[in-house]
Amino acid sequence: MAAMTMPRRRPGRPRRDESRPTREVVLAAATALFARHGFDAVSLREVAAAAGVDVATVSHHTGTKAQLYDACFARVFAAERAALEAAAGRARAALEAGPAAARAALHDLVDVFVDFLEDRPETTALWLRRWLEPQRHAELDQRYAAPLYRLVADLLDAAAAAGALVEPTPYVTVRSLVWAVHGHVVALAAGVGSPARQRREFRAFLHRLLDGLYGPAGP
Amino acid sequence: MAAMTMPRRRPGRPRRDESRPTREVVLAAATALFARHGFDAVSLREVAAAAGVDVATVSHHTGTKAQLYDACFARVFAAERAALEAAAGRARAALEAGPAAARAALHDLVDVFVDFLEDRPETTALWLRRWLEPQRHAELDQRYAAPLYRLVADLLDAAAAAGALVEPTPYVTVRSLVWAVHGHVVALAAGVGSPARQRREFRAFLHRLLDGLYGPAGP
DNA sequence: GCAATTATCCGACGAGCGTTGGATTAACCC
DNA sequence: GGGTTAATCCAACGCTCGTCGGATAATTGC
Repeated sequence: MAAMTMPRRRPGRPRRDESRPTREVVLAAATALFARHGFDAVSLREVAAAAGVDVATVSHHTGTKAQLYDACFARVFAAERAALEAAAGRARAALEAGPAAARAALHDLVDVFVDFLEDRPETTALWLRRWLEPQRHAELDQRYAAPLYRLVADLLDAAAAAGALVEPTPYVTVRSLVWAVHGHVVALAAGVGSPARQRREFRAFLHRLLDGLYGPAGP
Repeated sequence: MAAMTMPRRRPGRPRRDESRPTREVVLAAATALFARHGFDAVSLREVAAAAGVDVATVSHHTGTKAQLYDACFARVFAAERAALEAAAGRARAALEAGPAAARAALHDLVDVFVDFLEDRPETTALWLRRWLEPQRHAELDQRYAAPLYRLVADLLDAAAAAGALVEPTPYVTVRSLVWAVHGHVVALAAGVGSPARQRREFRAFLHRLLDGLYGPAGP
């Protein structure tokens, strides 16, 4: 080997929890608190207490409070983007098999996305707060959320081009889907209703909406 | 007349603005700020500045900050409830004229509600915040929001009983409508998209959803 | 052993917060 | 006029906030 890039310990005082980087522990605690209570309602001292460290340690690892908030979003959206891109890739591939397969692919994408939301309540709550306070999240939107929207819009464009949708221009379709997902995200974040029942009904709602966009049933 | 209950001036120092009660001015300013930025992000001094009075004057008229927040909700929901009850009353009356008239009545209710939301952005924003932070608004929900939900649920129950809907039990219907309205409220509060276009598309979305719930087209 | 480096925490600063007591002003009633 | 009542503001209280300088501890490299 040319150079030894082995992961050797660097000098300095060891971390409290050697199994996880302190920055990761802090980000996880901060994300949970921000998602539940919002930016202004959470103090850095609360974050520090939840992470089991001092306030100065939080600042040491994440800078100012605003930078900590940004870091939480970056961490959440990275996971979300990866999962969505994988699901959209599968749907787009199935799209080329004709309108009937396209219908099944879109319905499958719906299920995948619902599952993803169900498994990550913090993501949904943070997403909702982004929707609620656009001024604070304007820059974050440009960096993290915009690519996700483009992903869904492109996919539905492709579905329309493949003749899988009734709408000639899927603009209304996109908005309808976004609204529906939006409402579900809000309901999830608010913890309304029994999760199992809510998931079942949301699926039914989305599939019904998709059915309304298809032409008459195929052969 | 038995007693003179004429609206005579009471003693005391006169108000700054004799045309409007100071409490009303304060509540209007506070509602706008709370709707835009949320409870924690708004200080009483900001409310006072927006209302053109001193901080102590705000406290004098509305008590603590939490009580001020409650008063803003009471004021907003009172107007909302009145408008919705009137619209629902008209829809319920039309419901007795048979399924065809019921379909038109529900579509009309949709239009009335969309108009109402469009005209009151503060109401929509406050409503959204209630959805977002259920812990803070638990008591407010019981007092103000629950009757409105019951109103819509009862109306759709009646529509199902009149044979205007395909669904035997309109539970999914209610949830779908709530979700759709929900998403629209969020979009309104976030100021996404051009208002005219947004309104047109939201109407189209709701009507499409309602159409999906009807049986085959009548005579 | 000794320096270098890094993580962590203590303590304090200035600012802003919600809230309250009391002074002031201006109307009413007699 | 004097007394009462109500509306408004000023000033200050205790508290919490975000932030930062610097001390301490623990590890690596010499």
